[in-house]
Parts: sequence; C-alpha cells; structure tokens
Amino acid sequence: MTDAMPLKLFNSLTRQLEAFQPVHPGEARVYTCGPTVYNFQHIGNMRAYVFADTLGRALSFKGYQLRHVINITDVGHLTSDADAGDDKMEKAAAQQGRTAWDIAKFYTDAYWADIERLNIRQPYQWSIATDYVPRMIDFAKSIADQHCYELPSGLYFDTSTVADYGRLARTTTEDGEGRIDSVDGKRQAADFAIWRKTPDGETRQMEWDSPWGRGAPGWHLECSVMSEALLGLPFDIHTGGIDHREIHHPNEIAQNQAFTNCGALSCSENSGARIWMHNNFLIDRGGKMSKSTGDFLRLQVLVDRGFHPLTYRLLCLQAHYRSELEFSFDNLGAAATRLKRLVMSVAQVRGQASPAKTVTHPRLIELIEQFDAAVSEDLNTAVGLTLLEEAAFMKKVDAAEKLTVIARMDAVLGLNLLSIDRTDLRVRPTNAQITAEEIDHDLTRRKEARAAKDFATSDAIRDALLTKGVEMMDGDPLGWDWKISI
RNA sequence: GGCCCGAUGGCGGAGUGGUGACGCAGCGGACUGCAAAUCCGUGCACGCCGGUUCGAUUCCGGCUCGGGCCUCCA
Repeated sequence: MTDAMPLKLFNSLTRQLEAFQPVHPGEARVYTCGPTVYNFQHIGNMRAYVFADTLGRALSFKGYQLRHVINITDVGHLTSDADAGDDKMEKAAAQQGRTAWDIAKFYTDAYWADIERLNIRQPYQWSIATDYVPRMIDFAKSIADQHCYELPSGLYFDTSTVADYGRLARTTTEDGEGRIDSVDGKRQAADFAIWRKTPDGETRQMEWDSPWGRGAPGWHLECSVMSEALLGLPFDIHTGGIDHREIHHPNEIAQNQAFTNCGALSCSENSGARIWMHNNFLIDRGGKMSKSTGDFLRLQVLVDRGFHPLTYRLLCLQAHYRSELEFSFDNLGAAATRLKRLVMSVAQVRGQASPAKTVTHPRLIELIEQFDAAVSEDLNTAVGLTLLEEAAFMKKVDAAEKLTVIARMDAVLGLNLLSIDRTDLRVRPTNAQITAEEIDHDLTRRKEARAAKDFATSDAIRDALLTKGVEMMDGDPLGWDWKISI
C-alpha cells in the first residue's frame, strides 16, 4: 500500500489528529467495546458499531489487514458504577424469570441480527467475556501485588500506583464530590473493583472461584484482558462510545499500564492502544434513548415503522462520528428519500454493466481521490457520501467505470449498493392495514380503469389506498410504495 | 456544585482566515388525464458583543442559549 494519503484519526488521548502508524506493519488491530447483553441495543448504541465498522472499512480501504475484535459483555457490568450492587445480567434474569445465561444468549443473538441488518461486517472475532474468566484471574494475579488491595467486597485497583491516571478523561482525579456510594476502605474514590466477591450467604448464577474468593470479574478488567489476549499490547486502536472516555477506558488504561509494567512511560505506548477513538451520541429530544424509560428506540422499531435498516446507517453516515447527531423520524425520513434515490440510480447502472477494471474518466478518478482524502481526514463520511452521490448521478459516463467507483466507495460506506434494490426498501409497516397482494390487486384494477379512461374509478382507488398509507406512482416501475407518514 | 462540548438556511449536517458542501423539505419546470414518483432548475444560514487581522462564520475573550458527563448508558 502506498501511503500517499496518510490516514489521520482523532486520538482522544492527545485530543488531536494523528497519522495512523500501525504497531505491526501493514496490519491494523482494533478493539471495540461491545454491548452488555442484558437488554436490546437501542439505536444510540448501534451508532457506535456503525462507527467502528466504518473505521474498519476505512482501514481496509487504505490497504491494512484488519484484525477487529468486538466484545460481548455477558457478566460483570453492574447496574451502577458503584463498586457493589446488582449485576445487570443477574438483575435482568431475575426480572424475566430466566437464567442469566439465557438472557445473555437471547440478547446477543438480537444484537447480532441488528449488526447484520446494518451491513456491519463480521469482525475477526467476537470475544465473549465469560470465555475469558480464567485469563482475567491470571491477569489480576499478575498485577495484584503491586497495584491492588483487597477489601471484604473484593479486589480493588489502586489508581495511585500508575502514572497519569485519568488523563484520557482530562478530569481532576482528586476525590471531588464523591457522589458514588463509597466502599469503606477504598484508598481513592477513583479506585475500582477488579474482582467482586459474592457476598456471604449469597449465590450468583455467574460466579467463579478466585484467589480473592468466589465471585465475578469487574467490568473494566474484561476489556483489558480480551484485548490483550486477542490483539496483544499495545495494539492500534480502541473504540467505544464517548461515555467510556470518562471511566471505563481510563480504568482499562490503568490496568494495561500495570500489566505491562510501564506505568511511567509516555501516553501512547503504555495505554494499551495507541489511539483511543470515541463516537459521539445520537440525541433524541423525545428521550427515548434511555433504556431505563422502558420504551426505547431500537432498530426493530424503525423497521416496524417502514424504514429499511440501512436508512439508519445512512443517517449515521451523514454526520461526523465525533458530532452529536439529532435523531428524529423526520430526519430518518429524509435519509430514506436520499437512500431511495441513490439506490435507484445505482441499480440502473448495475443493469447496464459490470465493474470495469480501470477507471479512465478524469472526473471519476478525481472523485476517488477526493473520497480517499475525505475518508483519510478522520473518516469524513458526510463528504464521502456526497462524492459517492456525484459519481452515481453523473451523466454520459461509461457505466462500467462508474460502477467501479461506486463499488470502491461503498466498500467504505457500507450501504450495500451493489446488491440492494428499490424493492428491498419497501418495508411493510407493522400497522399497515392492507397486504401487498391486495395492493397489487388494486393496482391492476386501477390500470384497467385508466386504460378505459374511467378516471373517476382510478382516482377513487388511489384515494382509498392513500388512506391506508399506500401511494400509487404511475411513472415508477415499482408502481406503489408504503407512504411513510409519521 | 465540578468538568467538558456545542451554537451554520424550515429541518439535518459538512467545511473554511478572503465566492458558506450536501441531503430532505419548499419553490419553478418537464412528465402525467390530474396527481404521485422520477428528472432538470432554484431561493434561504455562519447566536450576540468586543478583540486580533488588510479581511473572521472560521482565531481569542465575554455573554446568552443548548447539550453531555460527574449516577447506567454507545
């Protein structure tokens, strides 16, 4: 690969753009903090995975051999960030009358289904936290003497034993207000549990024996261990939602520093990953992004309302991953229209040719270069998308060359333009009062009426369908579509 | 209370020290029996007050407003 156009990424650790320099030449090793599978993922959660996928695709586009790991947290994540309390998994299990293991499997499967619907590529490996518990214990043992201390409730990490604790978060680490319910005996408010002992007299569904008693690993420990096990320290890029920048990732970094025994080295070398990247939040003014409200927005809700999942992906791509993004069904509707027009245009080109081997058209060559530049500048998908559209909408250009360019760009954007069709976008809303067969029947009747110039009848059929959320489109090959009305 | 971020047209959202992308909506046109869909064309914006500068939307300070985190969150 020639790095004429170096890939620049924003490193949360240094808060600036840095040229990507792989730890292992030609390779890119990426770890993404995945979901805690105690519930469905909401669309805000999914933005993180669309982002991580886009990053991975960009790295592939730039010629790097990608080794991407996404974890599944199926144990150890508490219902609060206190050091004691309910485990999310156990709590969900108790509420739903199922085992914690069943809960984990159910929501992992649901998550994976969403991953597929969003055309997120399969990573090199999904790492399941409970598969790594022995390794977590080994990791904890190796740092216990120098960096940890034991209390009745578990093994705690002493954050004063590593240099620059909390530098990622850019927070003052002094105990501050101490709003977290403090555990007696903690040396610093910021100290966190590495191993949580099961309280005396209790039994958990998910617990293991350890040198510190029977219990479960702390959430932060899991990511350090799995990333080290599968990618080695240091690896290239660690991603996650921006919320992890404050607590989870600083704690991970502290553990990594302790584990690699380089507590005093420079930031980039001892944090475990060279680059830490965080996607910003998807904002919903309606407040449906919080799982605690019960009725939260997940991908299926969008589909139920007649939106193809990739509409959501396009919505994410329209904004920079580091910007907050406003979610609303109006915005989603705008993205749906944009996607539809793009898909129609590409499908037309697809019908005319197969991708050419080489591109000779000057503007197409330039578009590829501009696309490369946009992606290389901290993943500017918003601009990349407009370049893809320009290519797709160009007139009087060899279809084969055009398709080649579209394919190359879509490999990064992941809108599946080489195989998706206009009909795929016609998603039946769950509240539809009419079947596709009935609509086709009416469509035929209407055509007959129009042929006979019986416009009173044809208009009546059209109006009737419209009241059921279906619009007729005489000049469109598809003939009819669900009208997405909010 | 502490820490941090943002403010771009009707909505969303890029970007920039010197003609402010793009999408959706709107408007005009083509097409249509009329519409819709589609295609073509097009109007509209850099929160306020100072400062730096030949010149600021872009840099600095203040203000106002909004948001996030410090409690679980991607």
